Amino acid sequence: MDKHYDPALIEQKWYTWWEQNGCFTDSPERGGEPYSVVIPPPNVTGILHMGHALNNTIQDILVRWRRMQGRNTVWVPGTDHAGIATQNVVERALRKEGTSRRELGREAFVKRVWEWRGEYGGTIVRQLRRLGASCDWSRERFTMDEGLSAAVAEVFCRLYDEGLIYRGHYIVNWCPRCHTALADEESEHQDTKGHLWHIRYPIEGGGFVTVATTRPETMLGDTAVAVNPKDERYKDLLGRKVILPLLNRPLRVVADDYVDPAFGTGVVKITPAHDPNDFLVAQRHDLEAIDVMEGDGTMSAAAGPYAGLDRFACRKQIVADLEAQGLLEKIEDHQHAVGHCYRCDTIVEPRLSKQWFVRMKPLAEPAIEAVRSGRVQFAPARWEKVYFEWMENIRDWCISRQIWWGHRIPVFTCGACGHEWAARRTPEACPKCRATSISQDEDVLDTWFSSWLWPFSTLGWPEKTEDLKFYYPTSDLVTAPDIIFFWVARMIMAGLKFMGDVPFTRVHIHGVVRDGQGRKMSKSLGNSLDPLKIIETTSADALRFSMMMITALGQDVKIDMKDFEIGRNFGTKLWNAARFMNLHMAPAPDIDWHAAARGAPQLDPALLTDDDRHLLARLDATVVAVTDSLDKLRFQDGARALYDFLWSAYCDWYLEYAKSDLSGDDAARRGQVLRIMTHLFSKGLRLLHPFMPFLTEELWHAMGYGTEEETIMKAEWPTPFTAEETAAWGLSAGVTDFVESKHELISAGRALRAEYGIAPGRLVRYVVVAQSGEIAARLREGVAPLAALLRAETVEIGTEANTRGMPGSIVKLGAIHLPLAGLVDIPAEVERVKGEIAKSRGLLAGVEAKLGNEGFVARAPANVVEQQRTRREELLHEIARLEKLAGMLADMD
RNA sequence: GGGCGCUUAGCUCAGUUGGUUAGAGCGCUACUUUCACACGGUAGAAGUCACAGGUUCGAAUCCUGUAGCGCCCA
Repeated sequence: MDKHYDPALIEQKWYTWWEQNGCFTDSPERGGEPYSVVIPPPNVTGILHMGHALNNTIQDILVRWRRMQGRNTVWVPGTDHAGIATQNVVERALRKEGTSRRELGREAFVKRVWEWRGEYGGTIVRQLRRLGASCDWSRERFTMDEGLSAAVAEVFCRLYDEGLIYRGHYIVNWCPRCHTALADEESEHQDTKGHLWHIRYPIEGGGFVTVATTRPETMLGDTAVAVNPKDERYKDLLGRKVILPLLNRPLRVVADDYVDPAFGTGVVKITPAHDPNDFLVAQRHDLEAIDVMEGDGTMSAAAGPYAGLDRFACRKQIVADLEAQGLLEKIEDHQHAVGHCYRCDTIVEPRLSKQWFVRMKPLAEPAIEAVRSGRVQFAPARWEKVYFEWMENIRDWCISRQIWWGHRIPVFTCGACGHEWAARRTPEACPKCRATSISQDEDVLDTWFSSWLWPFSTLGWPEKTEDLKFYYPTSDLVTAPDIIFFWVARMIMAGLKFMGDVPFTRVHIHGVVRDGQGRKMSKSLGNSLDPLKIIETTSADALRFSMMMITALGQDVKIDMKDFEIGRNFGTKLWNAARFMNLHMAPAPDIDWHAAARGAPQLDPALLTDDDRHLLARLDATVVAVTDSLDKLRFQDGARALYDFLWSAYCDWYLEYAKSDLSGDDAARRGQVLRIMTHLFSKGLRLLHPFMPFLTEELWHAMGYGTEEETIMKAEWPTPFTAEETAAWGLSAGVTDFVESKHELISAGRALRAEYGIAPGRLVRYVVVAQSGEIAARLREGVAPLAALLRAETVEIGTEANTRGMPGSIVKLGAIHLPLAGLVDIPAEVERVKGEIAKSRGLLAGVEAKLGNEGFVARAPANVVEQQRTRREELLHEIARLEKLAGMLADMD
């Protein structure tokens, strides 16, 4: 093995090998218990960011784990066509070339987008490979490919024929830059500093009323003013007319409960074509709607003298004109939520327009029920509230977009008879009158209209495929909270509607990745970390492991470049541990490491030491902990359990302990230790594989655990020892406690060295006074490694010793002393021991307070009370010994 | 305005149903290049668990309220 681990080469090597050897795929024919996951399809224009890295690491961990458990596992990857975003990207390119999509025409433009997609669209998919994602690339799908387009058409036609899709004239969120309608969810509200302009509208016959507005330019489309019917101030205004300033149009005064008398002046202008609430008021009062704006955000002919001005220039002009006419009463600062386009951040304009909608209520009801009944579970469960909140107040979904890149709405109109219908394939003639002059709707569908079908369309629906039968419903969905409405909720609705079953049984909502200051990572802030760069500077394994170490279930995560050292250092540590093992295994060619790494370890109980047993017990606990943590999506717990076990328990303690046996001349012991290490490391690598796939694969082979044709990906997921094994080897809580106490003794001994400034390399003599003869005997059994760990020349172990003048420490097993004749600073040492006595007495006081409390003794569980009693005994012993120690030191003077 | 989350060591965060001496990583201090590893080792310093009440024999943990920060929805 090389002295240094070179992740760049090795990660590349293994990914290629896995992919070429079909390690990522499975098939229904193999049968068994399925485990399927569909990737949240990244935007085809996208590049990998930290959110993707987190999201896909989690999915990959789950998938690799289930695969090792033998589940029939498939992770379906793919991308979505991101209608608006992709069209924007290509339009930008066209602009640079001095042309535009209008100039090109629809067909050529769409062709151009496909070309673009072919050239750049694969970026994120390649980047997922760098991360180590074990997606089944043979099943990769794209929302615009043939099968998924068929699914979209099928769904549209069914909903259309059932009357669940309708076309209507409503206020929608309009992006003047993208030149299309958006769904409500696609308009992101941001708190914005604006103004409230108070404008005087003259009353016919004298006087005026003041209305307040945040968008003065829309007044050009006013067709009424409204007051609350209960508002006494304006009782006599009802039935009269007011005059719209600037355009001098007479307006009705209507009474409507919608008006909040407390807001502004209690009189509001009604602009039915440019405000959703006003639109509803207009419907109730039969008011005309005047659209004063064009799709690009400039004022239309209906705006009269303002026609042609941009909406914000118009606002300025109107304010100036009102001021000039003395109709502007005042301007107040006003903070309000303003919708912004989620694709380009332009301020969204509420605008009256004719769009296609999906009637959501009938779809939402069963989807609410599915979550309420637990058929779909959210983790963490609190997200269910968010889901219910949205679903119970669901509004119809605007699905038409005035762009060209996407699934064109399959609605046709006959030029001859005017018949309108939806069709799965482009029809040749009108089904009613057989005329051939038919036209198709110009709009395309919202991208989410294809994404909501993803869990079954990717598996072949509407065809009845084997994949669909076997892998649907999928198992886990892993995603971020920001698309619960956009995607998760809609998938549940679509799954129930078209498959008759939920699309997945568990939804894991993970946290949002933030920068060191807690800000969401974003391009505009420039605070994003580039996962590829992290992979290049550390490794994909380091990226993955580090993220899992710092990400708690469902909690947002602040990430700093420095955090990735956790994983890098851990990888290096393991690499070196492996090198160390290899160094000692090479001289033992008689052992078959390939076999030793599998199945039950062949151990001779007679040769097992306490430290061996302790390590095996820790291993078993780790197997349970890691498996349990993956099952509960507690990846951080799993990563920590592995880190702690492999680094602290194995490298820091056991490997150091084993050195004396490995370099000793007891061949039987050496073989035993090597078998234990092999068993442990092989299990450790397998447990770690989902987190660090590359390093574990490399070590799996470097250690000889896998042959050339084998991969750790298909190695068996570790299971705990059997009861027989545990009994035969004598694994017990008692052994674990003893070894942990021994570690405490060793640490205390080392601390004494440090205290007295003894050079780490210098061999010294220790005197241990054990609590009992049994402990003394047990310690003596392992005196050689004990001495090595203490860097001692000798360790004298007994139950009695003359430790006069020897500084020492009291621990559970007894006392450890460092004989330092003449070197000891007695007063300082007495002070130190006194400090320890004070500390112990403080603890004892706490314990005695509890035991002295009748309520505690009477009501606390027996084992808790017992625990405290034991603790009291321990502390009393400890204090007695410490006092003796202090006394002996004092005697020196 | 409604909802959710967070507040624990200098920093970033764990702490699952209340019960050992509240932990980890980074950073810091001292020592250490000892034959796997300085991306390492050993030892150490460091916390009134945001605040105020309450429940309980017992609260970082449960309840109520307050403050600050963040997110979502209207």
